[in-house]
Amino acid sequence: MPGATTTIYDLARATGLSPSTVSRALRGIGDISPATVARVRDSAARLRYRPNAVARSLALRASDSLALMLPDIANPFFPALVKAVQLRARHHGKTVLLCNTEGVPEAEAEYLDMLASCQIQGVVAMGLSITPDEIRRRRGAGMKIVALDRAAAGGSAASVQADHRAGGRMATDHLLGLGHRAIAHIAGPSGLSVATERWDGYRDKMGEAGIDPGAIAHGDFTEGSGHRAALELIRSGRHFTAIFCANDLMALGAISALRSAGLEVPAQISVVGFDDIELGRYAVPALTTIRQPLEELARVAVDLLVGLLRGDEAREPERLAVELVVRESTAPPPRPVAGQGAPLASSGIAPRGGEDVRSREDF
Amino acid sequence: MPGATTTIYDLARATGLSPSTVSRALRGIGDISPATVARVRDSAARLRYRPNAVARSLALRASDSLALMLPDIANPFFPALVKAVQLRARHHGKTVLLCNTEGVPEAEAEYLDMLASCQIQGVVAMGLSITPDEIRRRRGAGMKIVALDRAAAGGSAASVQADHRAGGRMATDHLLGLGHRAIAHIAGPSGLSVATERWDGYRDKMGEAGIDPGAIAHGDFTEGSGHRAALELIRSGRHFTAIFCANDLMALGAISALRSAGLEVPAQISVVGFDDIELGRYAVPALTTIRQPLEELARVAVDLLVGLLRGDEAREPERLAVELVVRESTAPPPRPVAGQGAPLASSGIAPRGGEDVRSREDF
DNA sequence: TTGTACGCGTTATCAG
DNA sequence: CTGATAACGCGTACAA
Repeated sequence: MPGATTTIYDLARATGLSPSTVSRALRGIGDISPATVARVRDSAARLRYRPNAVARSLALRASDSLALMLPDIANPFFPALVKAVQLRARHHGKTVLLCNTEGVPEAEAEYLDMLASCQIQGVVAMGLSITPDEIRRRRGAGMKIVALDRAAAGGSAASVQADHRAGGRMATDHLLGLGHRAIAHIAGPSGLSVATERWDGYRDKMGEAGIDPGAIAHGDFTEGSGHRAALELIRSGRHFTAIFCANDLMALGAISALRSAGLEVPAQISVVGFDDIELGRYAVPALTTIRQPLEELARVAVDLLVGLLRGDEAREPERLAVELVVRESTAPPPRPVAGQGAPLASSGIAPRGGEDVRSREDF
Repeated sequence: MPGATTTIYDLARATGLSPSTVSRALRGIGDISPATVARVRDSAARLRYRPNAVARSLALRASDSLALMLPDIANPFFPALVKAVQLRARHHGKTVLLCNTEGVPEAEAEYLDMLASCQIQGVVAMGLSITPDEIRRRRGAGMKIVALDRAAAGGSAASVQADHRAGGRMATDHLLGLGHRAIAHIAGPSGLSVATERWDGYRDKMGEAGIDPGAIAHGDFTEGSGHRAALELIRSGRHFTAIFCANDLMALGAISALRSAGLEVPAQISVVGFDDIELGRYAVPALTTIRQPLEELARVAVDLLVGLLRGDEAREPERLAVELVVRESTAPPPRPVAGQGAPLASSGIAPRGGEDVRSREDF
C-alpha cells in the first residue's frame, strides 16, 4: 500500500506509550517528562509521521488555515497584496488558501460554504459582492471576516483599507500644483467604494480650487477599460491636459490610448494612477501614482483576523495613509496654444527620471 | 451558540430515520424510496444542513478539491492560466485551492505536506523546484501530480506543456523573415526547462540560417530583470537589431530600457516576447509575441489529473502548439547606416496596427 | 428498503 | 506525569 500513513497510534505502539501522551508530547503541551518527549519526537521523525490536519480539524472544529478571497487575480495589485498577506500569515503559523472569485457573488457564496465545511473560519476578503445580510449571517455562524482594501458593504465586517479619498486628493493636488486646470477622471466601477472614494477625493480638491470637475469616463479597473475610457474622453471633444485614473492598470491603458491617438505623455497630457503596481515603474513613461501601503495593509488585516479568531472584540475600521509617488507621467501642462511642441520641463517642478515620494500626510 | 451546525444526526432525528439512510438519501445512492429521499432533502433544506467536508474527507481519505501550485503570482501569465484551470476544474465539480510558492522548494514541500494532511491528492503544479526523488516519493504516497507549463524535473510527473522550442523557432524565424541578422536573446533562468527550450528554438533557427547566435543576457522572467538585461546588452557594445525575449514581461522591461536609452522600438530595435499576456496588447508598441494556448493547456491538465484521481494510467507528456502573434514591436531592421533615422515600414512586410496570427504549425 | 456498529486520526476530559 | 475514554461528522460493511 503506497498511501500507508503513520498515525499517533503507530507512534504509541513504537514508543510503548499511549496515543494521548504521544499527542501531547508532539504538541509540547501538558506536563510530560523531557525524556518521553524526546522519545516520541524521535520515532515520529523515524516513522515519517505527518499529523493529519483533517482529523485535527474534525476534533477541534477549527483549522489553522486562513482563506483569502480575491476578486481579480489578473489585476497586478492583488497578487502583490496576496504575497504580503501570505507573509504575515506565515508569521502566525497560518497557511493561506486563495479563492479567486472574479467578483461573482455566487462564486463567493460557494467558496464561503466550502470554507465553512472545511472548518476554515478566518477569511480575509478583498472585496465581497454578496449582500451585507449574507455576510452577517456567515459571521453569525462563527465565521470571522476581515475586509481588506475594499470595505464590506454596509459595514457588515471589520475592514482595513487605505485612505482612498485622501489618495484622490493627493493625486488631484499634484496635478493642480503642476498648473493643470482641465483634469479629467477615469473612474472605477460605480458600485465599488474604493472607486467612489478616489473620485470623491478628486472632487474635493477640484472644489477647493474652485474648478468645475472635468470630463469623467468609467472603467472597470482593467487595462482594456482604461484604454477605451481614454478614447472616449478624447472623442468627447472636452478639453483636458491631465487625467487622474482610479487605478494604475487603467492609467497604463489610458496612456496607450493617448499615444495611439498621437498625444504625448506627459508633454501634452499628464496621467496619474493609483495603487503603485510594479508595472508602473517600468512603463514608459514611468507612472506617477498613489502608493498603497501593501505590507502595512496586510499586517493589520491578518493581525486583526487572528485576533478575532482568538476571541478578541471587533475593532473599528482601519484607514491607512497612502503616499504620492512622482515619476515621469506627469509634467506641467503645455502652453495654451493647441497642438504639438509642448514645453518640456518648463519649470523645475517636473521631476524626471528618478522617483520622488511625497509626504504621506497633510491631506 | 452561533456556530451551531446541523448534522445528518439532526436530520435523522427530524425525519425519524437513521443517519446512514439520511447519508444515502442525500447522495442519492443505494436503494431508497423516493418518498424518504424527498423527506430528507426537505428537512435538510429546512434545517440549513451543510455537509461537513472535513468529516467526509476523514472518512473517505480523499477530498474533492484540487490544489494549484504557482511559482509566481506576480507574473501575469500565471493568473491567466489560473483562471483557465479554475474554469475547467469547476466543470468537474472540483474546487481549486491556490498555493503561491514563489518557487521556494521549502514552501512547496510545506504546501504538499499540508495538502496531503488535508487529504487533497490532486495537484496541478506550474513548476516544481523540489527534487525528482521528492516528487516521486509524494507520488508513491498516493499524491497525483500533473506538471503544467513547466515540466517536472527528470520526468518525475505527468506534464502538459506548450511547445516552447517550436515557439522559440517561430519567434526567431519571424525576425529573420523581417531581415534581421543580429538577433540578441534575453533568456530566462537557466535552470528552467521552459527557458532553455525557448533558447534552443532560437539557436535552431539561427543555426539553420547559418548565423552565429547573437548576444545573450539572462533574466528571471520579471520585468525588472528584462530591463536590466537589455541595458546589459546595450552596454556590451555588441551589435543587434532585434531581441527575442524568453517571456513577455521581460520583453516589456527590455522595451522600457531601450527607450530610456534613446532607442526606438521597432524602428531601430525589434522585440519579440513569449506568452501573450494581456498587458502586451496594450503596451506601446503592442508586443509581438508567441501565444501559449491557455485554455487548452488548462483543459488537458485538469482532465488528465481528474483521470489520474479516478485511477487512469499515467499518460505521455503532452505538447501543445503555440502561435505567432504579430503586433507592433517588430519591423524590418534599419538600413546599415548607424544612428538614428531608421527607415519606417521600408517594405510591406511590417504589419502595423492590427494583429496578425500566423499558422501554428510548420515549425 | 432501512438500521446498527464501527472506523477514519486527533484532541479533550477525567481519572490515576 | 500518564493512560483510558469519549467525542468530532460522515461513510459503509453487514445485518435486519
